[in-house]
Amino acid sequence: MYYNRSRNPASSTILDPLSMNKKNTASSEAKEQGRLQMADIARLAGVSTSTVSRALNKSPLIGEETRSRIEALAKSLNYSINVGAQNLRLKQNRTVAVVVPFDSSSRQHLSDPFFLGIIGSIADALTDRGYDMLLTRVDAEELDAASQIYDTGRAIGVILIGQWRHHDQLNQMAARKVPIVVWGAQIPQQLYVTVGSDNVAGGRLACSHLLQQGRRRIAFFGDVQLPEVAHRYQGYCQALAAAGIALDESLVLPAAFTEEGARLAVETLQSRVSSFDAVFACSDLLAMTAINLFRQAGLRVPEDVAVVGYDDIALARYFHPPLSTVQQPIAAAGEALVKAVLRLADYEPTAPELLPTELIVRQSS
Amino acid sequence: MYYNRSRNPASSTILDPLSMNKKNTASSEAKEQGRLQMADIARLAGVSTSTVSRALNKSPLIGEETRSRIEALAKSLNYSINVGAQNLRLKQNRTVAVVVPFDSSSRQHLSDPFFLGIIGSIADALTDRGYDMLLTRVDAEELDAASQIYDTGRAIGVILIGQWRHHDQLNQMAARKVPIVVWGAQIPQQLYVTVGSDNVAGGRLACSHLLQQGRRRIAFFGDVQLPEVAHRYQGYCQALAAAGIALDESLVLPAAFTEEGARLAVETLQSRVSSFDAVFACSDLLAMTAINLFRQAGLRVPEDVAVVGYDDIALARYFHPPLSTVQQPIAAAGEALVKAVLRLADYEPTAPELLPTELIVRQSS
DNA sequence: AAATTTTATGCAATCGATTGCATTGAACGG
DNA sequence: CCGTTCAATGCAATCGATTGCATAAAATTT
Repeated sequence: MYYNRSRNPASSTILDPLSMNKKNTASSEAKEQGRLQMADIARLAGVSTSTVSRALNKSPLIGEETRSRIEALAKSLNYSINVGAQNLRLKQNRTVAVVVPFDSSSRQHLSDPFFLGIIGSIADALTDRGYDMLLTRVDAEELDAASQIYDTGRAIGVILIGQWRHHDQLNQMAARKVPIVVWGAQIPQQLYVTVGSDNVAGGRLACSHLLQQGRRRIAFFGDVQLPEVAHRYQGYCQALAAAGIALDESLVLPAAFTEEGARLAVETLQSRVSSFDAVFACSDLLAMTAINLFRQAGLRVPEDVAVVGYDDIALARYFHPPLSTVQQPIAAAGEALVKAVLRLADYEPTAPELLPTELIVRQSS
Repeated sequence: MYYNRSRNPASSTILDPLSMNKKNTASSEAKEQGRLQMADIARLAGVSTSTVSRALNKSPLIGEETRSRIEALAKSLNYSINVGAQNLRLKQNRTVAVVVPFDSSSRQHLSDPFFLGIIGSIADALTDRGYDMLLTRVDAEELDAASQIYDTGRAIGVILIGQWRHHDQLNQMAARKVPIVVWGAQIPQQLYVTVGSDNVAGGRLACSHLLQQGRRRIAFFGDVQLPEVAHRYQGYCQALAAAGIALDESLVLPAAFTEEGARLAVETLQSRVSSFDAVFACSDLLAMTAINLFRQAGLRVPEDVAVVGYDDIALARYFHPPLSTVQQPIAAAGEALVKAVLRLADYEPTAPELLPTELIVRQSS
């Protein structure tokens, strides 16, 4: 009894508009039990489609009695207006695309909780405003697949999660007036709109906190080629400079946002560097993996190595030890991204936005 | 220079079809720089829209020379077919909705990494097949908002993440022939199609593993009102029975999938129950939170309390101690859900599917 | 009772694509 | 040189809704 949509549905309703559908030939029976449309309601109500349309849109032109009769009929048949046709006629669209680039080589699954959190918060912000969200993964090497979503009219705008290394492609899209908002860092000569957290401040906060704890040999884990990480690195350098400590390049390790990246960084750190007493990792995932590797190597956190992460994902506070980290404002991020993309879609000039970050001190530092 | 879509775009192209658009009145200039359409391409190429349509669809009716000329023109102007209009005309649609119910009271954000992981895997499976994914959050109390997405033609089918307590509403939707697939447990008299992991086996695996470790007082954390949890509980009971151990109801604690739920369960356990030496928690998040609370209370894991979680989220292996858990096959889940919903959308009878689970033993047990 | 206004409804064009059928011009055969 | 065939292309209807304008019926005024 698990079949759904069987070919011979029991006739459960007295009114069966589909059997009256002129296009419903015997041969195409299975396929033709297509969705109900306005013309069906009109026929059953004995009025024209104009009247049905007006009634369902609560136009004052329609009499009270007629309106309620049509509404009742539509509800009883579970009829809903075909949004595609409506959009076409009204030249409107309430869909925003959210694009998550993936690395074609690793075909890496969307796994960082932080990005997933942002997606959730965008979904909330869109739902609140009555917009639909189209979620797409595109090959990072063919980013203009993202603008296609706009060009084909499937969405009125695009939110891109992470700018990675694709500054130029993004600029091209913006130059073409594609309404696109990117979660990431502001960089010189960008034509596109970004929303992001204050990565420089975040990096500075993390590093000066570690300095305050008396740490002097602070390693940096992160791929500086990524604009956001580069900013965090800037903050890290600023904090060191403010404390009058010279930068030791051998403490800067280009860890990718993966387990492998963390492993490599930790190994390099232990083999190559004479001494270190703290790590600032550019994501919580990186930080957590590193802590585990340190523990395996017999180092205690925070006694031997203090660690500060970045993102403040939900699990950070449940980690052992609870992770000190720079919090990114996830809920605000969704709101800001959505507001920006809707402005752009409305042809309104829109400035990039920098959201505040906050240091959350727990017990790993 | 951060403005996007300014009102006076520099004319970058020699061919400027928009300025030739008859509807482009001065007053509506800003709004009317609407997307390019087939008629524009046709006019610029000096052919009819029929020809453009055929050329872009690679119809053999169009000569080689004409086709390539039109293709080049379309590409140079970044023209793409309007998918909405095309769908309407062709009565087709390549969009599947993924619905995530949320609790209206708590307005709880989508936060469990497991659900986020499933969403990612569905996105992958859909992308592979050339389908778009519409992600929606709906109030769990008004689930038929989910079927609306189908009724309005925005999607050809719906994947619902989590059946929760809404068995009846789901049955009603299935009875109405809405192509809907639910991630969850199979329960008697269900009319809708489910895809889920083998929760009974999962519960049994976890519990008998703890028994094998010599544990005898095994607590169960989970809200048995949820069908999936109920199955895990069944497995737990089966394992106890097989070992000839009587069920102690006071060890069964109705923890919700939240931090608060874990806290309550742990407190109740410590205050009410004389002794316990293990916990089987129905999600990794629950397990991790519980472990932290145990640690705060001075209990060692696994020495004093062995803990097994459920889901095997990415962080489980990086936790301290690395978490033993029942793995849910996330990638397979996305594939199975997508396959099922596409079958339903094609009017093909479709059976529920049970995916295998596997116990991953790490160091928390 | 006729004229006018008001109220409710229908007709037909429209949104941006697709496609069956008609039409055009060139190529070909006799 | 003319009829036939074939390759290209255009015309117009169509998908499922919306809406300006015309119209019919009812209500109101004169």
